[in-house]
This record gives sequence, structure tokens and C-alpha cells, in this order.
Amino acid sequence: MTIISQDFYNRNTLEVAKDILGCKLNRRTESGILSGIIVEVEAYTQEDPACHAFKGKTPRAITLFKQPGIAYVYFIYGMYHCMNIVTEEYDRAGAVLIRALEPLPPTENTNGPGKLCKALNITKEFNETDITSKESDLWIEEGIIVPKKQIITTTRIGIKLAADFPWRFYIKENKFVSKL
DNA sequence: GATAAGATGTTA
DNA sequence: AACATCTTATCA
Repeated sequence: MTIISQDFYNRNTLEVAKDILGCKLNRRTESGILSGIIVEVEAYTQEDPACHAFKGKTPRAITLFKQPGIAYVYFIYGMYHCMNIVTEEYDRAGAVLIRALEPLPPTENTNGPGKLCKALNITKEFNETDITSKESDLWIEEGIIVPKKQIITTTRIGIKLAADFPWRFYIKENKFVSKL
């Protein structure tokens, strides 16, 4: 399997979000490698009021300004983690939130951003992990090809700010996309 | 089915 | 006080 390089992430966030659908997320654990196809994502950029980086380089959001191709993992609602991939050139903030995976093999419950982090045991210790290297315990490879016609665009979920931005993308009729 | 409430801790 | 969530309870 071909690992996805930094160049892929060093682009406009909206483009990366659409192009990463169908790619395969891998997590190496003591009991083996857990994998899933990315089937649902959302985009966030520094000009976007809903983005953590909108207010600038706060301690939490500083990761978003770093080099593309690293993970941004944060803790939310007192019990869940959410995993993003940092995009855009160094010193420009941008990220793609991984919202759902199609698990391989189909055992884990990965149809939501908090659930997939729990299933793959992704915690804040993975913040700033280089996901373009197989030496990491978290990386992304090429997966299946998703035709443009199969990509559905909608507004993002669970936010109040910029709720009208059509920056959520998912694979049409995939059973593992988060509920309604 | 739908909608509401509760759990829980970090952030600025 | 809000929060890029999810589960459980309580209706119908």
C-alpha cells in the first residue's frame, strides 16, 4: 500500500477533504493494526469562525498552524476525542476532521468522530503525530477510488458558528456515515 | 420513530 | 459558559 505524502496535505483544505475520502486510516496497536476507509469528513480553515484557529495561535490551536500531514487530536465534551489532519502550508491553519470510517474488518463502531477515536484508541497523545510515516503508529494510505459523483456535500454537524458552510463531505450511500 | 436530557472535563 | 459527541430515557 502506498502511504500518502506531505504534498497531498499541503493544499487547499476543501480539496484535501474531498480527495481523502476513500483513503485508509491505519492505527498500529499491541494487538495488531486497526484500519478503516475514510467515508465522512469536514473541513475547517483559519478564515472559518467555527475553526479552533479562528482566534489565532491559542495553545490548543497552535497545532493547526504547523506543517501539513500531522494529526490534530483534541478532547471534547468531557469524554471524547476528535481526530483531524492538518492541511495547508506551514503557518496557515487548516484541518480535515475525520467523522466516520468503514472499518476493516467490520467489527468496530466507527460511524462518528468520537466513536472512531475510541475504537482505534486515538487519544491526545497522538496530537502532532506525523501521519505520513509508517514509523508512526498512525498513518494514512491510498485506499479505494471514489468517483466525484459519489461525493455528497452538506453543512457541518454539531456547530453553531458558520453553520451554513457546505463543508461536510461523505461517500454516497455508505452505511458507516454518521447518523442523519 | 422522534426529541430531550445527562454524562463529563478542557478551553479561553 | 461553551463545546467539531454519544447514550439512554421517555414519549408516541
